[in-house]
Amino acid sequence: MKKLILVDGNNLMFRSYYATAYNGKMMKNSKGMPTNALFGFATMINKIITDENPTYMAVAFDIGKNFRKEEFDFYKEGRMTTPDELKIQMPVARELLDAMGIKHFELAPYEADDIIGSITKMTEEDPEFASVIISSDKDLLQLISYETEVKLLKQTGYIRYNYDTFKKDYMIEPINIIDLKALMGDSSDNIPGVSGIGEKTALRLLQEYHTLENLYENVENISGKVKEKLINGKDSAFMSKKIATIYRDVPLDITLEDLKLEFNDDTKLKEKYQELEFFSLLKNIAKPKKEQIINYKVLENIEDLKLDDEISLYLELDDNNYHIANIIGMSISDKYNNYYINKDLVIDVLKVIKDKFIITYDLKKVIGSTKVFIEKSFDVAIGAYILGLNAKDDLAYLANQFDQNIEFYDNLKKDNFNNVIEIVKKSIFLLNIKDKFIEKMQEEKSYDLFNNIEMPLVNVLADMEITGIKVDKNVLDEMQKEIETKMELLEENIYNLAGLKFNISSPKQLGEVLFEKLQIPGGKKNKTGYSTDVKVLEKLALNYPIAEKILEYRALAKLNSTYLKGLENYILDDCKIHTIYKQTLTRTGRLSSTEPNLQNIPVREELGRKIRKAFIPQYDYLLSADYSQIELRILAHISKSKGLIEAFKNDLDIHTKVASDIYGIPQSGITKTMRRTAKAVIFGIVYGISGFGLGENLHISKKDADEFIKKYFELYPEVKKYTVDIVKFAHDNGYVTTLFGRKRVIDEINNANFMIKNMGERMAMNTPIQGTSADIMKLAMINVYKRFIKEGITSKILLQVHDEIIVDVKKEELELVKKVIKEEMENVYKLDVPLKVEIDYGINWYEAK
DNA sequence: CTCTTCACG
DNA sequence: ACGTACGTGAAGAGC
Repeated sequence: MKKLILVDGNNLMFRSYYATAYNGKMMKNSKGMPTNALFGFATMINKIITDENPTYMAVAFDIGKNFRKEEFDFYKEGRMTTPDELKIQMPVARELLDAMGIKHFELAPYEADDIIGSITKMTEEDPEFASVIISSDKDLLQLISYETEVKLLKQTGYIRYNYDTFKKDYMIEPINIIDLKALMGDSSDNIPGVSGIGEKTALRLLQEYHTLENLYENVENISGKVKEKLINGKDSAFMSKKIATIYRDVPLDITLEDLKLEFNDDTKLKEKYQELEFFSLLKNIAKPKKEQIINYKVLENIEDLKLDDEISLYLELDDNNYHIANIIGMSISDKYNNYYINKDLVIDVLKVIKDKFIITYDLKKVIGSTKVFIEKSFDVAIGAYILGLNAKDDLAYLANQFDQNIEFYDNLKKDNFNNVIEIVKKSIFLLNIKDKFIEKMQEEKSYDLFNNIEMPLVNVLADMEITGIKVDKNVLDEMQKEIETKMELLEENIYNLAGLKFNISSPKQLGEVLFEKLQIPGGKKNKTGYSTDVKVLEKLALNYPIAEKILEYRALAKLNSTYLKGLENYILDDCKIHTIYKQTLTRTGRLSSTEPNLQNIPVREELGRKIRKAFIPQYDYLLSADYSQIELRILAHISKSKGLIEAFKNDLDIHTKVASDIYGIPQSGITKTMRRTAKAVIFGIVYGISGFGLGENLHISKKDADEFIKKYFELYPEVKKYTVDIVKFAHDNGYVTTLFGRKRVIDEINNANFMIKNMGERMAMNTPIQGTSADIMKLAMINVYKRFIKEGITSKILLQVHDEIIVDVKKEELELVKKVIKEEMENVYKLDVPLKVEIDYGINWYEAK
């Protein structure tokens, strides 16, 4: 028996869409394309294939005009129009099926039901075939026969009906589903049925009279209200029956053999998943059947290693955090050979080959885990980042975009001999991809950025990470004790004010206590309940002491969990914290810092700031050097704003200067509030201004905010021009670049959705500024690092916090270090405005400011 | 695993 | 009329 699976494609797409559409934010890929329905669709199709293991399959869709609607204009009337966000996913569902080798059909003026009905008619006529229909639409139950089953999808799970189980449940023939619909109607399709007759009555009638026709012939035998209703609704009933009847002679012009599943290679499907960013599905694509033959030697003695000057290397670790990970193994490839190096030999081999030109994937990981520095290298992960490709920690993601069959790390079974082959494949891939990447970067004019900034930065960052920053655990412990005592008091206090005990850290419980139990007005809903964020609580705090206490509690809880307890977990045996800088993550070119994040240590509030006392030097001082107003200086430079350039050249306080211009009074008369307002306006420009956003920020009306922006743009017309020009550029080209040629693709900018498009425009305005600032800082770090070596300075750069670096300084080097850093950072690149660096130092991070 | 909240530039 | 500032990471709650 040949099994044919028939899927109602529209039904699956709608279900998938509405299953997640209201559940918070819409699932989208990074380009802003909604993908929620497609994800559910793809998952379901995959599940169907695994569960049913069919040899034949077809998916039917609705398309264009449909004959029921032509004849009965009320049909499906009042239905919500398909949301745009679902509409645009519809064609992609077809593409997914093509990539999977599954046939699909659509033919106006017929609906998916009619197509499915017509195909099952064919299977009924062919003794070799049996079919299973998959949908949540009960209409399809009418197609059930000895040859045809229906898997009726429910909210969770499904009911599988064959002829016998259907009859047992409904006690009518499957075909009489039509008569059932004729009587009871269907509100979702706007089929009227007989007014006043529901499912129960309809079933009872049909169990006795079987068909609508027979029922009306015997209508006199029926008593009471039902009879009356039937007589009144007779026309409607017959019309409804007509609509509910699936048309089973759609001219499809196919044979059943055409529906055979094709098992082509996965290339197309991988591409599709990649484009949609369905990484979890990508991982689970069935393994390709044919394996290419990989030749390699397992290295026994280092002397046996014979290598070119240009090689590639892939190091596999058992944990993403390479400061604590164990080495699994390493592979090395050159033009002629591939070697696999067992974990015990890895470091010795690296020491032997470290002066060669080495192609890597995450060089910093190699250095971080082995402490062996490599000077000449090409890092494919960074290349992929510069090229805007999707490069994750696992090289398999990237390799599979280039038609490689490399198993995902998560899918590897531990202690499997084949894992060695997967590792060897990776170094082979790296060796082969390098020239392609160089070519692409040259085309995009980003090869200089790669060569002169990103690659040299790797060793600088690796050194910083390996060095690590020393932390005094006692300081953290002391603070923790102090804070926990305060928290206990606050807890008591809050419980008393609330009149009950609850989990203050639970936004859900807190919302219920404040807005329901205590009946405090001003409850604002978010997706899951009441919002209880700072903004809301601050407002409440004016009248309700409990809100103030909660704010205090929150602040302490945050400090305690994230910073006091949190940081302690990362202190290693050397009493230091070693962060990991992600160099290939942010969309603007900034670094990010993880495990732990040392770029968000508290500073704004005094209590939190005290945490910085725990960060201490290994030598004598911690020194902080930060670029003053770097983003605004870059804005002045790229907009060529005369006013801003002039202000920076004269070393004015930029916010006071702008405030003085906006308010039309001398700088001496500028109050704190005026300066704050000006500052917010200026930052608004950097972020991609909106009147609403600025108004929120300043707690003023959108109208007033708009007025400030207008005023600002009048005073600095070149800035206005910059925002207009860069947005236009992004619209025309689909990307923006930084001063150093870093490119960010912004697909959002041509999105049909107003909101997404606006976001794209703000990104277009912000990225050249934030990105250029990142470029400059990276270059400056490289130059400082080189200069330290040149001058024989042994003080160490430890941290980078976007516009600031933290350096561990020896007493005797202090003055030299200050001078060198200032020189290198300020002269790193010549802008139309000077770059200004402010330096401070102390016996801990707290004092270095 | 997602959501909310909050820490930083 | 839409619903908004840009870029990050971590913790706790609750499904």
